[in-house]
Amino acid sequence: MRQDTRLSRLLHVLLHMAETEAPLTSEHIAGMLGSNPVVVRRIMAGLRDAGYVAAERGHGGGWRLTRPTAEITLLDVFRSLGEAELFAFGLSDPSPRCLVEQSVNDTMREAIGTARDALLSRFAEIRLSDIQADFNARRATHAPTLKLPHAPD
Amino acid sequence: MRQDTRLSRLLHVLLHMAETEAPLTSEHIAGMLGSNPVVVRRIMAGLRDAGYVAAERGHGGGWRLTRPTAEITLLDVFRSLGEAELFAFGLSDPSPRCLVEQSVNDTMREAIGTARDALLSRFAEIRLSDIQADFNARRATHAPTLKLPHAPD
DNA sequence: ATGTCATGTAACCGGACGAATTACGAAAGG
DNA sequence: CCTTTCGTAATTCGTCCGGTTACATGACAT
Repeated sequence: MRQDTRLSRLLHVLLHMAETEAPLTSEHIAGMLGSNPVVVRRIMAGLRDAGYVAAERGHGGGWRLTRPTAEITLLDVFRSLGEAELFAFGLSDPSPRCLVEQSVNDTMREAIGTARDALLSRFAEIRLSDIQADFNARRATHAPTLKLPHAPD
Repeated sequence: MRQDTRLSRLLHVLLHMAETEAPLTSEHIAGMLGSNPVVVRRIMAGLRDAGYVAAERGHGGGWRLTRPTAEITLLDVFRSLGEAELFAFGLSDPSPRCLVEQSVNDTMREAIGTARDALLSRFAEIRLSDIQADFNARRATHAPTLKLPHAPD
């Protein structure tokens, strides 16, 4: 599993976790992610330490959300992933002697900082429940014939 | 030289190139970057193909800007670097079967796309000459005692 | 109690990626 | 024609990171 796809994959897992009753084992999650239970535990550790999920051990154990999906934002999940770099590029030397390089840095810092703030505040606005709502709408549209309590004429 | 510092380093090189009369050899640039002339040529190839620099071979050869700094933007340089990924994260599967994952993707696509557009249009606004101007201001402030034609009183 | 299922972590392995290097060719001067 | 410098393909080498192994801890079932 590539590092740069973690956020997206983790959201996927978290939403499935929200949908199911039983806790999900690391084994099971690793299956979904095409990865490995140990790696899953490593990743989930961040979410656990941040208080968004908890694991129970032993028979019938596994991972559960500890909060309603309306109280978890994309920013929360991103942060829990260990504050990975947001951008695929950065400054070479943070405080260079060369005046030319200082100007380059200041210019790039401003541009990157603005973009970073904008993206993170957008992340902060998006709750897992928003994605859930989108998913439910999608399900209603996509598979309306499946297991309907009463078919609408 | 790490890949993610290329943009910043390249800007540095380009500005020095703008400041000097003689063309800069790949050897010389490699020295500035703590890298290797072959690697420099590889990187400069993008700028050359995009028409922002040209190399002359043989004695006294090297790299020159082929346009005034006011006609080169950060976006130009970034693009010439080969359209590297802007963000350090992305979607796992671009078109998944799973409806949950589709919702996750759409949500992230929207957020990333907006951030991407904003950052790239900011890059398009910044010209090398802007950084040069900042640098000149900085030089005037920082080292006012050095090599003044006539000392101000 | 004890066996099994599960997480928790440290330690190690190995593949993949990318920069550095090597090698060789072509062009431009002196 | 020899040196300088770019141009580029091919190869080597280091590093990073996910995968794996190993072992400990805890919880529940019987």
